Amino acid sequence: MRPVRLKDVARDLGVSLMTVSRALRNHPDIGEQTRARVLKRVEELNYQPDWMARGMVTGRSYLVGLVIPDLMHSFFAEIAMAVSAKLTPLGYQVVIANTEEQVLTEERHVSVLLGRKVDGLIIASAQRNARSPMFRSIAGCKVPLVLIDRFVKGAEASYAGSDDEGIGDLATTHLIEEGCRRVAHIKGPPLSTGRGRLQGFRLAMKRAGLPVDEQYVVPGDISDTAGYDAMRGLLKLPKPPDGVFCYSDPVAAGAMKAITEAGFSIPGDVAIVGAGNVHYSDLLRVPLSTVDQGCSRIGEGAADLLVRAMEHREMTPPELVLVGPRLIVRESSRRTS
Amino acid sequence: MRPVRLKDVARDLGVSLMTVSRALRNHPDIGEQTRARVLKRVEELNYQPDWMARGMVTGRSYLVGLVIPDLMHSFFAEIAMAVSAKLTPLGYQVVIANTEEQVLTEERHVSVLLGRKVDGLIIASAQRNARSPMFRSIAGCKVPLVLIDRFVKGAEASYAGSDDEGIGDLATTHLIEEGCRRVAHIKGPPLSTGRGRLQGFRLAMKRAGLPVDEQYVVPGDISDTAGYDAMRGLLKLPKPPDGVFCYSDPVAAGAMKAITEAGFSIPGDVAIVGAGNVHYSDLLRVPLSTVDQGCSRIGEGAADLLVRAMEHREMTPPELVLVGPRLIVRESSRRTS
DNA sequence: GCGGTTTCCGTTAACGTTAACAGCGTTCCG
DNA sequence: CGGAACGCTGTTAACGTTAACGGAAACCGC
Repeated sequence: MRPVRLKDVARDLGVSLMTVSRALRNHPDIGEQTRARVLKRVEELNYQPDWMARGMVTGRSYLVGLVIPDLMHSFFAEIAMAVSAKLTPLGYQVVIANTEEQVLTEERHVSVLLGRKVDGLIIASAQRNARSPMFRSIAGCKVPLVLIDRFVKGAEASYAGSDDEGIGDLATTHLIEEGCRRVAHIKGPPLSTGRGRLQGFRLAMKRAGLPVDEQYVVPGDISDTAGYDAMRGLLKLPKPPDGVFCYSDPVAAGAMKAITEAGFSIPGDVAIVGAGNVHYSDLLRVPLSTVDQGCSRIGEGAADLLVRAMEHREMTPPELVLVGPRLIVRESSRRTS
Repeated sequence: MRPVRLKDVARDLGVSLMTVSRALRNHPDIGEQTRARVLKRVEELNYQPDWMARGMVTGRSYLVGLVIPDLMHSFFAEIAMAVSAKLTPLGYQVVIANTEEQVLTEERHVSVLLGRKVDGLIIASAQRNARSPMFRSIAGCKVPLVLIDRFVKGAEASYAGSDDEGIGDLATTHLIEEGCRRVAHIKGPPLSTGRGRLQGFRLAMKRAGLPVDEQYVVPGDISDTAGYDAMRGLLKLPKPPDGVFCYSDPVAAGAMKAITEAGFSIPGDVAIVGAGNVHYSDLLRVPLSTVDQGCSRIGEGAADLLVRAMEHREMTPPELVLVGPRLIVRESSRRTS
């Protein structure tokens, strides 16, 4: 019992294969009753069009590649869900590729996706250079590209992400308003997100007229262990900070662990604000204040941008979607009541 | 600048298209120097084989469908990562489909995946009946199928999952050993996982000679809100339980929230054990004791089973992988010190 | 030097679908 | 009533790749 093909349905109905093909795709050339007859039989035989064959001749695969560093981060998982939810009803399917933040893995994945003739690509790239062979071959294949989360300057691509500078500003200003004077920042990776949040931090400090002690601006990363280590370093300083803006919620969670272990209180001794609003933030030991990035809106925005680019066969100019940050105050930073 | 095809490479080298095709696939008919020449030029031209065309003639897509209810649950996200990690090096690509626990969505996704001629399918199904049209059409297409997490009795499929009865037993026995006498259980969904854990709970209680008060066995679900609601109900009882085994960690997190809000202490008044060891469990207000299911081993096991079935073109008999549970004791259940 | 093997490489015909064009009755209009 | 216009259906040739077969050299043993 092989899968049913167009030919089978056609023979079964005594019509030509093209009639069936057209009826299925609502081609206007097909009479109303013929179409009805075909659709009925197709349903009965449980015919499924072969997307590979269809793709060969139309040049469209209805496949979209989503390349992200880490599915375990709820941030990317949420984006993935939002993208899928938007694209699936339009007939696209999403291939998710995990790069584990490795440039090489990313390149390999993209290369295979291009071989699969994906109709579009959404990438949260670990790369910082738009002149890399990866971006060149994407441009060469003329595959629409949308960058998310991390912006890559110079790439021929649309972008959907959060307003990172706004995030840093919002979080830092909040800490200052809560009375913190020695505000520290645990930095993220040296991508656009990390740099933007750092810049927002500096901006807020400057606006408040507070000096930025460079001792308080320490490298972290994306994981809770990085936050833990960075915080331990900060606590060893002669005058530990009384407020910390962390690059992300996992980093903040790690930092809070370090603070609690060292015997300090949150937010009494040190107030903490993270970013990302991961779904478990308010279940933590001390519910974590955070800046919501609107992940799902980023995902939806990226999907929209991509769809628009895919529908137009011709090159569309790059567009931008910046999702505004939203402060969520919980216990970890509430000092005034 | 269209993408490079075999024909282009062949013309460029002055050989036939088949020579290139064979050289690329290490066909023994190709001479050593010819192969080298071809490979070199292929690299230079950045040729990528067209998987659709290749798939048409070989009948293999090197696509694998992974159908799961919810990517946001770290359990499934971890499985997805483990599956990808195993399958990608073998040349497969994974299409992830989110069903949101909806049977209809699941069926639609599977139908499209079959149309894409996936080489294999891994499904954590929301369905309970192996006689549903979905399972029939999968069997009809002779696509190898591996079920994960939830077992569906009667389906022609391999299975990789956790030993749910063992999980329930382990967690409950632990609570009893910690001195709990009125042990409650917040149930999961009525799938194999929920039923298995319930059965393990009963088994452990019986072995300890404790009566199971049916008031203490309450319906929950998979989310933290369900756990919250269920726990509030339990606390209203004249004699609230002094230990609760929750179907999953999110449920447990919700339950702990309810307990804390009601002014009780954990584990003093009520001890809690969850299941799943989601990655934020030890960052919660009270670090959560849990039973680790070994998600990644489940994912790896599923991938292995699937690969074995896909390599053999003929039907292979269904196989089973049961990952043993592992108790992780944290603060939420540590009463004796 | 002649059958027979081996070693390489090319030719042809698929795979299932769709685009482009061709056909063939009807109807409509002058 | 001739021809154009229309409405529907069929025919042919692709799309890029591989399987199966075909064939020409080179090599070998006797």
